[in-house]
Amino acid sequence: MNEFAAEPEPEEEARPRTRIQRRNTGAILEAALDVFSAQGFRGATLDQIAEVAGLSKPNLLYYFASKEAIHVELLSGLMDTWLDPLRAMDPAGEPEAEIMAYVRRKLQMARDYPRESRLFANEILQGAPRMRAAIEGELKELVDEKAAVIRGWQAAGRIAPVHPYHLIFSIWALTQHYADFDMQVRAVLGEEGDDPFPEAGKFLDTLFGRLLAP
Amino acid sequence: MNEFAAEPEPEEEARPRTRIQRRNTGAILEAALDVFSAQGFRGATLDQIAEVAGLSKPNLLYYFASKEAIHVELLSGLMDTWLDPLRAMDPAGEPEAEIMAYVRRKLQMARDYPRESRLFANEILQGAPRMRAAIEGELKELVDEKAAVIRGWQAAGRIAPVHPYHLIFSIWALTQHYADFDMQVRAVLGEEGDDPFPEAGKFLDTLFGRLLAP
DNA sequence: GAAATCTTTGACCCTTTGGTCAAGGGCAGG
DNA sequence: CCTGCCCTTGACCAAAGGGTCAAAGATTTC
Repeated sequence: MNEFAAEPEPEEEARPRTRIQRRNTGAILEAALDVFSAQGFRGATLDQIAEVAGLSKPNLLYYFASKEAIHVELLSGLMDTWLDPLRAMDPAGEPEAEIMAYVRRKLQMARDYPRESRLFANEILQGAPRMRAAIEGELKELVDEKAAVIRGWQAAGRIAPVHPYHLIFSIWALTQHYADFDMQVRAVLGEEGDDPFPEAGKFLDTLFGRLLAP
Repeated sequence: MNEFAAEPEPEEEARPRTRIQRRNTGAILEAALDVFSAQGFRGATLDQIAEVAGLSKPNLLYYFASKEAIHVELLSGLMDTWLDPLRAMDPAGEPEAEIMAYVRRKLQMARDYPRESRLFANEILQGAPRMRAAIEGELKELVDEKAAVIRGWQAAGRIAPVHPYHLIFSIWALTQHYADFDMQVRAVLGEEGDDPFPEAGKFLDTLFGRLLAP
């Protein structure tokens, strides 16, 4: 009852303490990622998430205040992971190699974390009702910064002078496409489509190699 | 009551006959496109659609058997429009010009029909529960056919020998990105982002120009 | 090993939502 | 101007789904 005594004014929400808490919040987030990424926010139900997590619905709500809280938690945890590959682009590196490495990391992520990609895609498609702030803040700032780096490289004549923002968009579009539209890609490729990523990698190497050559 | 007399065995579903039917089914599909593309299938409600269409909910259901029926109708109506730009690619034309024209038509569609693009994206993201057949049939066949055309052009040394399927995927990814991820594109571009399409067009011209040069 | 605390859940509640229906309004053809 | 068919809707319904709660079960702490 005495919430002041019980909660010694932690910053934000304190992360799980006990073993069991860590395990269960983990299982919930994992299950929620499965379900949200496949069904979208409104399409997902707490019962589904609970079942995948192996918990009862009231038990879910013991760990998270609401369906939305789970979603927000996933999304905010995602943003950092999502931006890391771009952060890693080194202004001091060799321009073409840096950008190509970024493309490869992004494609790697589409292959290894398709659920995260789809979660993100769902959110943006619906107009980012729960991520606006992060998109307009964190994400935009990082892109601004890296676009400036690219402009520098272009001014020095080290890569072709293409629009830096659209260059970044094209990297996002081309790599995430293989996660978000996976179903379509596999259907169109037919039997050859059991693993589209090796070919996709080669294709993107060629594409960006030719695009960036000064 | 006597449905045999009332329905003289029409092929499939007969299209609207009366003026008022045409107007109302039109308004419903238009409203549904708005709502489904913005909220996804499960996110949309019949009440929302009804309100946007300016009709009562029971009235909607007088024209369509169910929520799903509206969705299916939209989707099946969409497929043709969606494939037309690719169909128009002429095997007898000049290869690079044909592909560039396809890119421009697709970008045009992303600009002019973003709702359709998002409806489609939503559907594929969820694994195409209502479009599998069309994707694996109609769409795949058309892509197979055009990929063969592209291979022909490449064998003749008229464009660069890049993987034809991934080339087509890249066109889809890069153009639809501007419709599906519109919110993100605008947020990142900031004030400059009120109309990203002119710059996008220039960028894609450069990109595919360089990619296809033999 | 018992008190204090943390976990778990069956039963329940209330709103939303897809869908029904019977009855009433309009409109066209005779 | 009336008969018959189309169109419209207020009132309902049942299921689904997010969320609550009190009480029972574990665990930890001392």
